[in-house]
Amino acid sequence: MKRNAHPTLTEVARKAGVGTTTVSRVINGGERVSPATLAHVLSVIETLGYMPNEAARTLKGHRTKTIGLVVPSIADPFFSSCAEAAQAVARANDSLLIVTTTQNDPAIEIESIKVLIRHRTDGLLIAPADSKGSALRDLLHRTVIPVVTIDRPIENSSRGCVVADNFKGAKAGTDHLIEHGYKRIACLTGEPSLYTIGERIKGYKKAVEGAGLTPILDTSVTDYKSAELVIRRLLAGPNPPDAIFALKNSTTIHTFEVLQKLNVAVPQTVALLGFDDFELASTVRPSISVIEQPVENMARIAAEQLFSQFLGTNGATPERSKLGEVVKLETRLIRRSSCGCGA
Amino acid sequence: MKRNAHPTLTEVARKAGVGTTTVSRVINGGERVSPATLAHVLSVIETLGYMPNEAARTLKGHRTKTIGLVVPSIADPFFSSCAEAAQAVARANDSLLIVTTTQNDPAIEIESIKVLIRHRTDGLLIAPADSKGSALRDLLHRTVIPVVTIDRPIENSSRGCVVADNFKGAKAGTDHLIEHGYKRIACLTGEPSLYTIGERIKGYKKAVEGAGLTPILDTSVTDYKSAELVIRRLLAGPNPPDAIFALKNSTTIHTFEVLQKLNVAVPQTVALLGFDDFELASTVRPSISVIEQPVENMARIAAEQLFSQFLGTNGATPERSKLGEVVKLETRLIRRSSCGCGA
DNA sequence: CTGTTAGCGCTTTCAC
DNA sequence: GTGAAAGCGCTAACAG
Repeated sequence: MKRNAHPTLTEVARKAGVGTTTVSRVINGGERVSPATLAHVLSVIETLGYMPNEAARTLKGHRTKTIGLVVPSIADPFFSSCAEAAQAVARANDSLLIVTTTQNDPAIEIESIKVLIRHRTDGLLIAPADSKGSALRDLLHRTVIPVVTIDRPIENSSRGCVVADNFKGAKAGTDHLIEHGYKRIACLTGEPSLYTIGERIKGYKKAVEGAGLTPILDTSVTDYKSAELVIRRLLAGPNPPDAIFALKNSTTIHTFEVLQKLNVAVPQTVALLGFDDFELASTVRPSISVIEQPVENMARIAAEQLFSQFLGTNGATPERSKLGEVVKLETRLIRRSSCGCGA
Repeated sequence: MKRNAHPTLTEVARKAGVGTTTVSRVINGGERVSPATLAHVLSVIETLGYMPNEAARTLKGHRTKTIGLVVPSIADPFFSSCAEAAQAVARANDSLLIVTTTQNDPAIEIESIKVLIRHRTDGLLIAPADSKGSALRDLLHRTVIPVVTIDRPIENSSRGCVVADNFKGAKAGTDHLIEHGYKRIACLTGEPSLYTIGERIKGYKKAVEGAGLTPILDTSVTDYKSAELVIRRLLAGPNPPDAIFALKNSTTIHTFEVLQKLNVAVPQTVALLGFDDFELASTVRPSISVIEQPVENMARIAAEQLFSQFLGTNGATPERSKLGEVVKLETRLIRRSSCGCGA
């Protein structure tokens, strides 16, 4: 009657004429089982197509062997790279990766995390939609599940966190533009409320002001249309920019397209520098210089830190030491043509 | 002593001074519970921060509310779009998406699927690394878990499957090039053993031969280097191509880069058409014409078909009717500049 | 080496 | 309305 379901350990035991303990031992490495019984049980398992039910094992207090990844979008190359890296680390630790997306909506984020907690994932990797909101902080504060934040921190949280040094990267990028001799460096972006963007804006301002120049900042670029609007206005103004620093991927691309459409020579008339590298940055003409982020490393390190929180480093000390560790990774300037570099 | 773990339903019951049944009812909608008790239990749940353990629920024979996605890579835009769509459908069905990658390695694929089965995912969405191998077919044949295949079918399998009409798309693309008047249309690609590539090659050949032209096929393009090698050879030959049809994304990009590097005018000297759209195809100069695949639709339809296999369409008839349904989705030619079209 | 026996946290009859 | 009790599939003492 239940031929239509998964065979159970008990069924295997009965059919093999042994106790459940023996079968359990067999599927857990076969220690302390006589070669004969082992072989026999193994064959029964084979014919029955038996596969242990992880959910049942979990119930005995063990880990679920799953970790959750909570990101704004998985279609975004940045986060899909994170996912790939996290998945690799998960697999290396005999675990599965569950992915949920939030579209940067704090409410969806909270809901997603709650579901993940109900499923008792062993840990959580989160790119918080809102670094400041208290709802997320409180929720995480109340759970015993290890959490490591990626790309963005959570304010006043004691959780581990791995981010890029956005400030330093943006500062270095702007400095590079300044070294090229540009005097009116505009900074374009959208989503200024995101932690990453905020840091980059600070870096940009720091550099520009440090050089005695005037910041020209517009945070309203969300799509091609708004990019065109802003750039047209800037170009038609009394003091048109001679360089543009785009703080996020989509803005870089839209800016490039607008400049191309308006027949503005890059970098001769207006130079361009983007934050975050992207696939065809070196293929388009001119090739686009960018500040590159260590995406894979970020996710890998975060995932490893996560696992180290519930795995004794060597099975020995179940160290929970790394609880609040914050890691800031270096970015790198990739000099291509759009900033004025020869390459 | 166990303050360090998740509170359990029993703890809630004890603290609320009610039976476990009542608490169970509360967390399942609160039917058949007096308003007073309901409110009280709810408050206890709140203070304790109780969250039901899904693993335990699963054990009572219910669904795990998870589905698995098995793809070659999640960093690949094609599959990350699939993942995004699948995740959306999963969420709409109150489920979680577990992602595993195979790098197109059949052995890893088998292992991944086994792990997923052990976790008793309610269903599996698979882009098979090997459409022909019997190991995968046999494994799936033996499991009771619903499976729907995406992008690639499994030969002789009775499982559902959602793919793009690769043959028709490639045929249409080649026909378009032929209509432009090109006579020596080369077809470049890598991974000819993949189902999708095979179909596209057939479509290309069908069109070329139908027009009385000679197929010029090279399936050795795996990276920039090999692309340059092949294209240089082709161009230096006695009968250089006047058009190139690239059967996969990376090949299209590499071909474009090589042509650019060799200063070959596109489309004047050599026209270019790619299979599968990509983000900057319309941004590069010339913009690249492509055969577009309905990626999101593919994953969405596959996921929906999957859920329909273990959900009564309306909770009524638990229809298992759609078991072997094969869906072939139309592709679309996007005319940009590289093929010779004005746009 | 091997089997018996409790549960893990939850749902679910079946009575009260 | 509410609760006692029997498992779901598995692991982990404890005996043999």
